[in-house]
Amino acid sequence: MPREIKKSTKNVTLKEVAAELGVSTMTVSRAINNRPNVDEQTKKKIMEVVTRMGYTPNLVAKSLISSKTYTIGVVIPEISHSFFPEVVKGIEEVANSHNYQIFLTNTSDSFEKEKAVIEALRAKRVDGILISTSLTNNDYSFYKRLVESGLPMVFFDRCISDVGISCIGVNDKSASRQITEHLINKGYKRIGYLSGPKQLSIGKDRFEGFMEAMLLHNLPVDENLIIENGFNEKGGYHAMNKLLELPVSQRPRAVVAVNDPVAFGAMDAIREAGLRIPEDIAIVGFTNDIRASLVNPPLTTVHQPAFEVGKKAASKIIKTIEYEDEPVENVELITKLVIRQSCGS
Amino acid sequence: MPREIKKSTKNVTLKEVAAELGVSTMTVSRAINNRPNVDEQTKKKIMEVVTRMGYTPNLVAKSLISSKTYTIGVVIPEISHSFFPEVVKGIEEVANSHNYQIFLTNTSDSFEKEKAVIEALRAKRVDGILISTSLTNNDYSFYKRLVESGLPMVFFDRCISDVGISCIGVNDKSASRQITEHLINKGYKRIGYLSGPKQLSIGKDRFEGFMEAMLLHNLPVDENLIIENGFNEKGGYHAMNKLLELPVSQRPRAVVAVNDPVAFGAMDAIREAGLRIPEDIAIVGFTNDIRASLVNPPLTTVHQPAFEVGKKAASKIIKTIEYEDEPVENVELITKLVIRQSCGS
DNA sequence: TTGTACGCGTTATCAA
DNA sequence: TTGATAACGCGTACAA
Repeated sequence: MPREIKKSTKNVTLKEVAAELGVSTMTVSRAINNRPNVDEQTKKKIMEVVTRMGYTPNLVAKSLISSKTYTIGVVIPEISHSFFPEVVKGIEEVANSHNYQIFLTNTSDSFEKEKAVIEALRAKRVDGILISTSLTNNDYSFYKRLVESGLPMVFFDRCISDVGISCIGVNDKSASRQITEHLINKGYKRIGYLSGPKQLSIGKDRFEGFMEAMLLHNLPVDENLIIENGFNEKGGYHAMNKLLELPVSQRPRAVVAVNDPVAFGAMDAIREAGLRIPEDIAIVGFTNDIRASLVNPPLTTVHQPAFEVGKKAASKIIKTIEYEDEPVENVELITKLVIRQSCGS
Repeated sequence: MPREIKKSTKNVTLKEVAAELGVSTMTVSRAINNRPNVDEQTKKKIMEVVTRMGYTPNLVAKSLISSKTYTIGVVIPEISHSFFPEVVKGIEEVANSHNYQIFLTNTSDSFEKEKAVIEALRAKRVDGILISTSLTNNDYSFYKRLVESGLPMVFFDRCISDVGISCIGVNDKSASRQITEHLINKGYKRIGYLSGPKQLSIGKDRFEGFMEAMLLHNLPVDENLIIENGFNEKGGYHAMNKLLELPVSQRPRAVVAVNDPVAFGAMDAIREAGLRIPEDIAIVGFTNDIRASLVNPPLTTVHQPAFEVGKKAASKIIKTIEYEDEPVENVELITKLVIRQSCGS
């Protein structure tokens, strides 16, 4: 026996309220929206019936007229990385205070899913989209077409440069240089780098900061010590194991990881190899993940103001939605070095 | 000078595509929706123009007709607690695979905000709402009225009983009894309980599990050792400090916390009092937060299948939306005891 | 196979 | 101050 398909929940409409009172829908509409030109008496009566019948305006119908949905799409690679929930919290807070709702989507680092959800969000006529992208090749055509379509977009954290979309991030390059210099100042010379995809802002900028520090201190950079993999624990684990496969004399004595999850994965690999942190290999990360202060040894890292990134991203997309002349810009929020024990302090 | 207000992004409509080809909108509509009765030749031409003009169907208009938005509201108390992102991931995965999008809202444990966002979601005509509630009094009128309105709702994790709404959770009571018994079996007799609000399922059930264990083993329950506070670190910190204010002879030798964040806060309080865990006071939690294995000492706790809770919650709300006869039910997913060192193992 | 008329719930516009 | 009408973009139901 087939199940009974549900008729959708019946909502009270303006027409029904109007019929109840014997007035026109326009009068009810005006009363509800506090327009000036409606008699106080009738308005009072209308409002009574409105509450009695439990009328709620149908925003879908409004959106159809105004082509505005007060809705923002948020595209995130991995919601369970502690950085992102904090960002989402910031986004939600600002969006909510401007009467926007957010559609949250998780792409699991898949650019294919990213494209699919963006199409879905577009079909739902979101007013704008906030994206932390998972694109890892050089084919920007998808975003170029979107930009041309006029859809307001803002990248945050994982941005693509030069496609005409604002980016809300942090001072990745200088912070990465700083934390690398911290290792150098401690006397480390042979330093490896566990990179993420370099097509993305954070992949590129953090790597450049690392290189800059090495160059600045006249340290040679061995290409074999630069391993590129994903932005997560697994990526860090595999990348580190590649370094550990090198002959002992060629191994790095310290490692800079593109972010904390990668550092955690690398720490696992180091421990599994029977080596000590930081005595045998020192390591630093980037993010200040909630676990960074708890792992053993506590991880030296760069604190990113995730909540602020979220707030800034939300306010930027809202301005981009609402104002024609809002400029495309890159915003760098300021990070803070957090020295713990993994670097040999 | 005032800023230029943006005219909303112009989207291509069926009518425009039709005009371009000199056919009717219906023909285009049929072609796009793969209806059988349209000539292969014209269909081919239409699809070309559709892609060339970048047409995307307007789901807002569709929703107005069908009164179905393929949208689910998700109401969460605190997105930065590691349990919730994992749940959200599960929700998003299932929702997405059924072509639903999710509106994420964070209430910061405020029932006032909870009411406000639910009204907003209703106005946006979501098909249903998933809620982990922050209600902490006995006034269920808000939800009773919502149920009467026919809006599909499903609670998860933090549920309210007896209002006719399904609840997706875990075997809170038996798991709480089990972990309490684990302490009892280790020889602890004077055991305290750090509770959350008992109006909510997890507050009530976990407390009852604790009581059941004590009763079962003929252990006296000292009311002074049961402290109620919030579900977060701060709540645990304050609650534990209340216990520590007791004369040494009356202090508990072990403490059961309603969840891991509360346990973390309590551990801070214990350490600040100069006491050792578990030597002076043992402690156990509930959740298996991402930090549980990393804190010092590692926290004995109950593992909740957060991702599964999310998947189940999403599939339940979708069924509730789609089928008239979907029953109201309480689903208990199975947890697992995770023994670590905080309980004196 | 293709086209026309109407309605979903609301608001802008113009008329009364 | 009020009301009638059209329109937003689409699909159903019917007619051609």
